[in-house]
Formats: sequence, C-alpha cells, structure tokens
Amino acid sequence: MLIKSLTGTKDIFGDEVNEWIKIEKTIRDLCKDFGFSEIRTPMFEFTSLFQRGVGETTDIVQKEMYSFIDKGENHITLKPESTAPAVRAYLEHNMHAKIQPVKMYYISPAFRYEKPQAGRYRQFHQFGVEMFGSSSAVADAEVIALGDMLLKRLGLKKVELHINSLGGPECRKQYNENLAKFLENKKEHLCELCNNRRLKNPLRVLDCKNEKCQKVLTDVPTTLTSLGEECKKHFEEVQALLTAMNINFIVDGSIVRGLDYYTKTVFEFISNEIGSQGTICGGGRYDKLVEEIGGNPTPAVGFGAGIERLLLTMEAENGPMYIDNSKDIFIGYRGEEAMIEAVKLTNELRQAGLKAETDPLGRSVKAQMKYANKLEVRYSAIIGESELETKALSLKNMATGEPSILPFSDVATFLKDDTNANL
RNA sequence: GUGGGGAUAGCUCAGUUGGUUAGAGCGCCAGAUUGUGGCUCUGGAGGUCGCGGGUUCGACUCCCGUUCUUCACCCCA
Repeated sequence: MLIKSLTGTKDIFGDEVNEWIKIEKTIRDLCKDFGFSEIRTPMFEFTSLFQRGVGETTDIVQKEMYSFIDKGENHITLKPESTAPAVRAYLEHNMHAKIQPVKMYYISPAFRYEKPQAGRYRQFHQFGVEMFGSSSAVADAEVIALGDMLLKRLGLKKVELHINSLGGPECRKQYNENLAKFLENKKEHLCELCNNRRLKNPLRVLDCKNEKCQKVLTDVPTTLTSLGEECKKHFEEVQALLTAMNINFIVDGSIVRGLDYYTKTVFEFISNEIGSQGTICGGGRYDKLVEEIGGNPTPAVGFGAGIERLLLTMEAENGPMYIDNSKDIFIGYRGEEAMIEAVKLTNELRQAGLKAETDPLGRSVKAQMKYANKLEVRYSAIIGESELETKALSLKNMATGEPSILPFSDVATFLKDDTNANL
C-alpha cells in the first residue's frame, strides 16, 4: 500500500515551486528596502509559549495545535504562528539593547489542525513582519505600507485594506460595556450563536455573517466611539500617514481580529477573488504581548500574510505566473567518443555560468533534438565524428533554425554575447 | 467539530436501465529508409475504476462504512 501525504499538506514542485521562489525573492527584496532583517525560529517550541502568547481561550490553542511530548518529556508544539516565537527570540537575545526599533521578518511554515478548504491548509506558510519598540503611529503606518507595497509588487490590484482601532485596555473595557448594553437591547434579533458570544466576548458578534445579525449591526457602535483621546489621536495619525503615502484604506469597525492581544490599530488586506478565506494578510499593534511573555512593557506592531493565499490571489487576478524555464544550450552526441566530448563541453559551459544540458539517456539524434526542444533551449548542437575531427560545433538556433559554425572553445563566449544581446 | 459535492491512465474527463477484453484527448516513449526539434501520421507503455464490506449469477455502476479531496460553516493566514 502506497503511503500518501497527510491531509491538509502538499508537495510543492515543478512550476509551482518556481512561483514560490519568485514570491520569496520579492518578499526578501521588499524587506531589505524597508530595513527588516530575517529571523528563522525553530519549527517547534514549548507549548506554554503559545498558550501564553496566542491566548489560552483562542481556538488555535484550544483545538488546533499539533502538540506532543518528546522523549525528554518536554511539552512541545509545532508553531501555529510566528509572532510568539519572534517575541520569545526578542527577549531571549536581549534585543531591547539593539538599535531601536527592532525590525524583523520571517517566511515560515505554520501548523494548525483544521479542516482544509480553499486557502486553508494544515501546514501553511506565512510571511510576517514584527517591529518592536515603537509606540508611534509611524510604526503602524510603516508596517501597513510594507504590506501594501508587497501586494503592489506582486501585481495585485483588487485587494482592499480595512483598518480599525480597538483602543487600549481602557477603551476596550469601555467599549465592551457599551457593546454589551447595545446587544442586550437587541437580543431577540440575534442568532443563537451570537447570543452566546454576546455574553462571553461581545466583540466576536461583529464578525457574524448571519443576515439577521448583520441587520441589527448596521447601527452598532464601533470601537471607534469608545476611543480615549490618546488612542483617537493615534488612529488619526495612522490614517494621515497612510493618506500621505497614497495608500487607500477603508475604516471598518467590523475588523476586530480573533486574537486577544491586539491593541489600537488592527488591519486586514482582503481579497474577494479567492473564496471565503479572503484575508490574505492581517495584523495590528500588540502593545501588551511582550509583557505577557515575560518581558518589560514593549510596544510592537506586525502582521502575518498567507503565502498560499497570496499565490491564489495572484492567480485569480492575473492568471498563471510566467515562469522562465529557458536554457542556453543542449549538446547532444552520436557515438561513445562524442559522448565524452559532449559531457565535457556541457560541464565547461556550466562552469562558465551557462544553462547547458546534454542527454543522459543515450537516445537517438532525433530523440535528442526533441528533448532539446522540450527543454526550451535557445541553441542546440550535436557532436559526431566530423565535429570531433574539426573541433567545431554547428550551433542551431532553435527559434530560427539558422546554424552557426564555431570552435568548441568559442561556444561560451558566443552564448554569453548572445544572452547580453537579448537583454 | 458540522454540512453538501466528488474519487476511473501521469493530467482533464467519458462510461448508456448493473453484463463479458474499461475508453477519449493531452502528456510520455518509439517509428515514418537509418546525424537534427516544432506540424502531421502510425504504433507502444501505463488502470487491483480510492480502500473495505454488502446485495447479485454478475458491480466502475446499487447500498453501508472508511480514507482522501473539494466547497461552505466556524476560525484564521
């Protein structure tokens, strides 16, 4: 019986892996431009890190973590997200003593035991950034701008930026009271689920997609109505900075985020092109998290973006990504002696930095030419008796069919000049 | 965790009210006078019809279970 891969996981290869390489390069270049440096944290951590960091009551911790006990009886969990590990690393390596703010990014797998569907996997990949040490709106704006620029560089035009402010702890408390009061008056009109949420965590009611509830919510007070002076000013500054940078946004009181640690600014980049899992990037400010994990009070802001969802959106908006698989040259052969010469020449060309191929299957000349055609080489050549004698190749231009004769020793230079001419 | 659709060749899919050697297109390999690709033509390889059980003389087809997949709820990336 063939052993297959686990549900919710997938192999990435062929053209698809080239898409990944392309998007990863875009991300790394972007982060360099914004002054964020990469951090690679381990794939697993002590379970307690996520219990504290992500929050004991969240779905992620309660039912979605891949947890196990290792041979040393450590309670271990495959990372379900990368913000908590980033905070852990920040504290463990005393990064508060480095130049402030500390700006880091990661591209990492994450693991959640959920039922897979479009844009949702059990092993998925996140690109995220975290900025520690600044409470200024400039930090919020910079992080959002980074996300916005990523989408632009990936050619995405139909993604909307929704922003909101949850306020600090005092505003949150005030708002929860206001909201609870508002919802109590409307309780006959709310669905059963929402009436549960109303008592446990009224914020979650805002997320409900039930039509009836949405009707009730049309005139719900948003978190914005409960913001104190300082939080209000902060949010206005964020908006002014986004406007100054020409970044379009929608102030959306329904963006509340699932995780409890967010404070003040929260945001999501949402696409309507990829089904129900439309949030391709989400984040915000989390000024209390570093303390929660045991550090000194440190303001921070960041986001996580789903690579799979980015790719889905790119495909939905712009079709399949163009991947250049072309190669410089194929060198075939006829006969034992010629085979050695072809292998030798191919290797020399590769050493010179050219994309050269030969035939590893010992096929007929005709089959070798077919192979060369499928490899998308720009030139092909066959080495046989006459070439061995003259030490010269007949290079065939695969697009035009034109041959050019030149000595073995000149092939590399010829191909390099040709490449430059095509740029 | 809840609910709907699906599973037949490497890929996309046909397969008639259950009937004998399960098909097509694409892809792969080979050939069309033997040292040159693309187009065309010909041939070939490749399937325990997801897996297990049941009904039946007989199951790819009907029933049950199971796994995987897909879409949605939930939650999030």
